Amino acid sequence: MTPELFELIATRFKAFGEPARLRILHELRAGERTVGDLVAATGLGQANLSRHLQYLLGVGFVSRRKAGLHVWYALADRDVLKLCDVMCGRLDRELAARRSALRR
Amino acid sequence: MTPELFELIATRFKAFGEPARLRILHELRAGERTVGDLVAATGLGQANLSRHLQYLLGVGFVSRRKAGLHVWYALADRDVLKLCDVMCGRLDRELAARRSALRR
DNA sequence: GTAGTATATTATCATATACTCATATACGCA
DNA sequence: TGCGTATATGAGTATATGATAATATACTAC
Repeated sequence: MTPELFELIATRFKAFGEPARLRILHELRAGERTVGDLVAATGLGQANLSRHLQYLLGVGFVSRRKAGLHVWYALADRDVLKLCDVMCGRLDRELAARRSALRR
Repeated sequence: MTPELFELIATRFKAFGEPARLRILHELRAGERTVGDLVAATGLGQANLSRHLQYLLGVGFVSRRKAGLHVWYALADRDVLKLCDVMCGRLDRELAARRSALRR
């Protein structure tokens, strides 16, 4: 476990560490989308969205496919979903525990 | 999927998005540690380390136990390891693919 | 009580990063 | 070729965040 390795892992987790990128990934769960689709779905600015997509592409969480004027992005593999699901499961339990703690 | 929920999830992924925190979590894989142990093991400054521990505690990735002068921290549950293992597996495959691409 | 130790917190600075605007590039079509 | 559209990128700014030093707090032992 070298410092460089910790950096690489951190860089990849950072991809999930922004609400904007999570929104993008969430939208892509439903299938392949163009940049324009994602602008409409997320309400993010086009430039901003494009940057987030470059980040996600750089760490390999999304794939890119050019078709004419449009560029289609999609989730790269199942790991992306798995990571999100584990984290969401945790959060569910956390929120449930918090609610039941308040109730007693 | 509300904006608040995306924020909560992002906050939790951010915990993994810093090399310093990954080092702490990695050290805790071997078992419960005091702050002093972690200072020695990671080389981080005491104040800095303490702040990272508060973050990890806040999102529930570590547990805290006071015993006299010392405070013992430990991994809160198996999800932490699972998330790291999935990400590390991904990275392994990514690096292997990069190496084999260079070789050809 | 005082002294000494372990951990947490506050204030501050430096850096990183998300966002926006403007512009560049790539493509399809007349 | 020139025009309109979709996406990417450069530059600048605002905000967030990590690191450090100094200080505060909590505890033990004397």
